[in-house]
Amino acid sequence: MNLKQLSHMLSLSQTTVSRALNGYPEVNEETRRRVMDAAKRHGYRPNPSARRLATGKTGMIGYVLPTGTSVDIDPHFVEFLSGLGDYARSHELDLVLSPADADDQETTYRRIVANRQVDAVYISSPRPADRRVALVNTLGIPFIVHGRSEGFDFDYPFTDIDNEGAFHEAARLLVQLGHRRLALINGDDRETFAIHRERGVRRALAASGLTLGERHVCSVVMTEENGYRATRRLLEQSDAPTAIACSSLIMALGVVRAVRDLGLTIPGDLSLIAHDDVFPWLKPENFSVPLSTTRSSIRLAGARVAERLAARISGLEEGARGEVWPVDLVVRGSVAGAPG
Amino acid sequence: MNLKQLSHMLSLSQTTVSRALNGYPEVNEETRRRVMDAAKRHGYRPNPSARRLATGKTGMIGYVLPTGTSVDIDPHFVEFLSGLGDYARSHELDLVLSPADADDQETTYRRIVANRQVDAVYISSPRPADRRVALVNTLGIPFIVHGRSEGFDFDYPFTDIDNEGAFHEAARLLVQLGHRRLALINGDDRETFAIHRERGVRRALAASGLTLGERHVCSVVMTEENGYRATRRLLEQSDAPTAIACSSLIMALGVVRAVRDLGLTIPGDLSLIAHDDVFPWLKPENFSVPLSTTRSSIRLAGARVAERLAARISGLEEGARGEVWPVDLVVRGSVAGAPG
DNA sequence: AGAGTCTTCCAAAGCGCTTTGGCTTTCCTG
DNA sequence: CAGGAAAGCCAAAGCGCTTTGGAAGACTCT
Repeated sequence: MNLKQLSHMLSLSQTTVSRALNGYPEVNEETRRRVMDAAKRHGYRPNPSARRLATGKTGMIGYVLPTGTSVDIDPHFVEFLSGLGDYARSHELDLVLSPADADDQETTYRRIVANRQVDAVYISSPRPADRRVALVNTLGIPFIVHGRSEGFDFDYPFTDIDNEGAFHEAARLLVQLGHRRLALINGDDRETFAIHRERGVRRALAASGLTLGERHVCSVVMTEENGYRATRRLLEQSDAPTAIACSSLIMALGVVRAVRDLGLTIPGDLSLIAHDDVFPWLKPENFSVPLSTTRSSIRLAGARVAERLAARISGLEEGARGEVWPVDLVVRGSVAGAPG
Repeated sequence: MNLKQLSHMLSLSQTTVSRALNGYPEVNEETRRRVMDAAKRHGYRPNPSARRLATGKTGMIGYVLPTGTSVDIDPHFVEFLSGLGDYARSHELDLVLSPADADDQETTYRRIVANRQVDAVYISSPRPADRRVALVNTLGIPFIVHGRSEGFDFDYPFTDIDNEGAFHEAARLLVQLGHRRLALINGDDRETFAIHRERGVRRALAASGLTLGERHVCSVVMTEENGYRATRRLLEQSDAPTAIACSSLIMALGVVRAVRDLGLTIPGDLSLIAHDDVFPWLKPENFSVPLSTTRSSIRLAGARVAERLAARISGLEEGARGEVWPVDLVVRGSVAGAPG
């Protein structure tokens, strides 16, 4: 059942039927009702391909997915996706993932924009002066950055959490508890979030005349194994830290294992605070010693990004407003006063 | 730059240019070269929307993503996606995720098929007599099931691992080691994979005249917390098992924690074998006691599904061939002879 | 040389929708 | 009641590609 058939059936022109269906004003309400009725009754659904060709709108939002045999998709992604999908569903938006060589995403961005394959895109895990941000900005497609990039001469719309503030708070608490040697087990420090977190820790330390030693900060891919290794390395050096801030719950698993392997205890020998993105399958309160965390639901962020994308597509949102969400510090059993 | 302009520029008809570009035989090789050349030089790229409208082909594969505020996407999904994306990239295929109410996916399947939004779909986490499988089968869109459904009067193409065989092997090993009371901490037993795993365990036990007690099998959503709870329940009952087979590494984290909380040890008091889908961020060899596993890369499965989908789209694959991959049993420190 | 067969190309008809520009009709105003 | 505005509808022109049904010319064969 297509427009032609439907309009013929109603003895109306395609124009009128199309307008009636799309809510244009120049059609009699009585007629509109008739049309709507018939459309529903015959289960008419406009062919999206045709509509796309005519309007250029696709009803899809895009994401360029970095891939490669040695490229792992971050497990956070799936939670973000949950939120995104949940919102998208209620607005009849689909999400198209365009896999790209991790080292050449630019080509793919250009392609999906040139081809008008999506109405908007989002960018995640941005780095300072991220080329992708600059690119989509010049390409002129609506977009939202999840996270932040820095060092551009233009503004852009983003949704981020206050990573610096969160880790500042966490470090401040540890310092207040008497810790003098803090360590940071961070994610990839080429990404902005990691930079911000380190900045937060440094700022808190500086406020008390302390510093974050060169050897007290690790930047690694966020796996359990890397958490373990980093912790071993940290705790086996001469000026071992008495407290650790850790960028992910997954790495925290490794931290806990390492501490145990070394015959130490949390929080007796080491205080630990980790960032919790709120996974349904791994909760900080369920660690053998309940974990203190800086907490921010990445799923909510996904929903928010979808919401903003939808708003930008429909022209409800404009400009380059960036929003930064505060992060909760949740204190549990894994922190205590510095030993000794 | 569109076809019209390009053909005008070459003083050829659109027909000829189109054919030259798409490799049709009825065009002079000399002409083809000229066309190809000009296309490349001017960066001509056919408009996919237009092509879609004309051919019906989209170059996309679809997945209906169950969502809802209380619906969590399985973390396995992201690994599967890695593999899928990796293959898709090399074949210029995009993946479209259509979020759907978890309780009504049918509408969405119908929509994406009716709208010709994708060339093929895949289905994951199937249940016995899964309605989605029956649906896409009748809708006539190419598809592959990742996993298996059962109880249909038709065949369908799937890629699955030998869950039954894997857990049969695991249980057999445990029995050989003298264990008499096994327990199974399984995933949602409405899904086929869980049913097969249970079947495998039962078969192994039966071969030695043993059975899997009612209270020795748990079916839960695969989270760390549920692994913990299940283990506590199992180990605190009178006829506590001496060995556990566990359906996921994430739950195994909870198992290990519960065992520790109870002051017991692995493998001294309890042997443990878990299924490992091969996450880059959590490895069985890195558990405090290296974990024995049944091992099968879900990422490889993703790549394979993508490959088969591509083959079906292009007509290279037909029929309803199902394939079942063997699963490796990897023995590590977490298993030992039964205590006592 | 005439008939038949390829080869190579083209004009035009879709695909199904939106949108422009215009044409009636109706309804007010003064 | 003439004149103008507003309402309601339509025909047709795109959007950019593929594909059908020829047609013209070159080539082969008898």
